[in-house]
Amino acid sequence: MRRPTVVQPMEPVSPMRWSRYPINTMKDTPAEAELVSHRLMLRAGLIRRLAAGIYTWTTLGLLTLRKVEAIVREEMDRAGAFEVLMPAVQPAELWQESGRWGEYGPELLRLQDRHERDFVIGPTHEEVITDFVRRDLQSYRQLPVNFYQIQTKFRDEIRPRFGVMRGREFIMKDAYSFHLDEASMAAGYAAMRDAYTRMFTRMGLDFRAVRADSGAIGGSASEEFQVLADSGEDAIVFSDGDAYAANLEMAEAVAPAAPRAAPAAALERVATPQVRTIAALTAFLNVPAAQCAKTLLVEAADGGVVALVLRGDHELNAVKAQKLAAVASPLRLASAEAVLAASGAEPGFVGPVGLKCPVIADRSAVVMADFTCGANAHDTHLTGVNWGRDLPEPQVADIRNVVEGDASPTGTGRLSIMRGIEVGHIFQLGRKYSEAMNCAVLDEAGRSTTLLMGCYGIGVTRVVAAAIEQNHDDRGIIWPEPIAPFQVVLVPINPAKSQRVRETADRLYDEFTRAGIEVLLDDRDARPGAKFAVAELLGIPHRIVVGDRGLDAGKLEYRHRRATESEELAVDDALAFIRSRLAPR
RNA sequence: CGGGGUGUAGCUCAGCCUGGUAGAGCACUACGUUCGGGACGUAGGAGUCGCAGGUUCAAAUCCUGUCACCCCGACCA
Repeated sequence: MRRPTVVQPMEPVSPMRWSRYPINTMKDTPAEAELVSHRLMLRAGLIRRLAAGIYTWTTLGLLTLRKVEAIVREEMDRAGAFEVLMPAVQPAELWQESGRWGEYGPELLRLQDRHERDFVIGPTHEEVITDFVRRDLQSYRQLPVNFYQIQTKFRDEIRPRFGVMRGREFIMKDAYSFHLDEASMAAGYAAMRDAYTRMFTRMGLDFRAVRADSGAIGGSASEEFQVLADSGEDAIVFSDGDAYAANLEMAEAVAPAAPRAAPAAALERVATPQVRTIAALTAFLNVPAAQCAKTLLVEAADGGVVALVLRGDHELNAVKAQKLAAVASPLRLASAEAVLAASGAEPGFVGPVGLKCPVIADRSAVVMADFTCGANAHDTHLTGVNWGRDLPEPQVADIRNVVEGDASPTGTGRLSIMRGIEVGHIFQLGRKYSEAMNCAVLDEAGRSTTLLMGCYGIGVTRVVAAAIEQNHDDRGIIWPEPIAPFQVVLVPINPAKSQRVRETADRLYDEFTRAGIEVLLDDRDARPGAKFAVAELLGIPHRIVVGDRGLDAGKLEYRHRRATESEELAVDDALAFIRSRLAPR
């Protein structure tokens, strides 16, 4: 028996016979891939890299990508949003009008046309949609309205990495809603929150909605949808006492319950040669880090410097710090020269005592008593320092990252920290863009009213990577069924040798296909082990093996991708059996 | 952008130190043997050694420059 010969072009072929389907898997992992999802996407042949952060989606990869898109589209439509498709290339004028031409920075890919007119490749579409709406909507009667698109974006990331997880070119679903008043904006936001919850639930992902910083996009209320995965780039914070969940950037660190103790020690100067870090200090003086003050000098909004004081075992939260009026945004550490000028010492020996600049202490730092800190002199620290006695009471703010075990800001429970992958982000934007771009309609009373906006993003390509990050084992991908490229893989054993096997597999394939089940028939003349290994790499949820061994008893073998054992089923029951195992769609 | 590293066949890499015929495994093609967990044999196709300059009788190898990519830190769907 020969291998399946190449089918002539005129001959109708069924698209899902493996021998005719473009699947290209790899045994070796390309050296560039660090993250599991990136490795598996390359090995399974879902994506191929063209340049840094720029990928081709293969036929196989597209099957999953399109399924994710379809779920997103269905839920957006269900929520009453209307699909549009905006240009990827946008004129600079719109960005100048909104002010972001100057604000956005190098992440915005700018280009010129032949007439030397400036354009950008859209990293997001607030400007374009606002322009569209201000031209097309004239009456409050047309509100509220929500437009969305599923489209390719480009962000010239500082460091693209992890394959499609943090690519420069990526597919995003972005939606923008327009409202006459706050209540309507809040309702539109809530509707999107529900839609997102439905989508990610349908996709079979373990995710959480968490409070977030609204960052560069601007606006007020904002939540991120985070897929839980140890490899996630974001730290997310949960309370064990209630539903509180927030991005670490946003999670409030509450003031300690216990008041500051009365001073018990005298202020002393101690020589601490070469002791520049909290770790070195705790070792050298044998004091706990929580008893030390960490003083960071950062650039001030007025051009000078500001001292930020934290407990030695805590970390500065840059997002919180740069929101303080006195602190320059974005946050930058003061230069070594500026540190010397303000403190009289080099970094490592700075402390809040006698500093010639404003001092802002964290809520946890201000309740310390008898603490240790830099003396603002070379190779010297102070011990037994007390606020109020040895230095003025500082301004107090929440400027640190919460840590595991902190009290929840809601007052109930303790905080724990997990890792997440941000796959969605929803914002109430308010009038940031509509005001800058004069997007208004006439209200009931005939008054011109600037619209309120919400915007809602989903990283469609990132969702695929996140799903793999959360669903894999050492053999490969384990797709959640709703986004699997195929629901079923049919594996005939030695079909070239057994006509019975071949015919049974063909018949099941036709039967399943007619029933609307997405089935891939592995009709290659490969060894069984190779077929199993590749099917597992691809992560197809349901596998049916057709072999002479089973057919002698009229049986097939079924195995779910997550199962470790196969089960038998009668050939004649195959369709009914598979239907019973498929998730309702 | 700062720090570290890598560019040799589609993929993983050896060769470079010590200059002299460009290699292995996987993948691919043909044939044969094999056939329930990524088989084996034989034969074959496939590489401007990232690019440019220099040194040299001779450069994948040494030197200079340049580009690309990867990893670690500040941004985001």
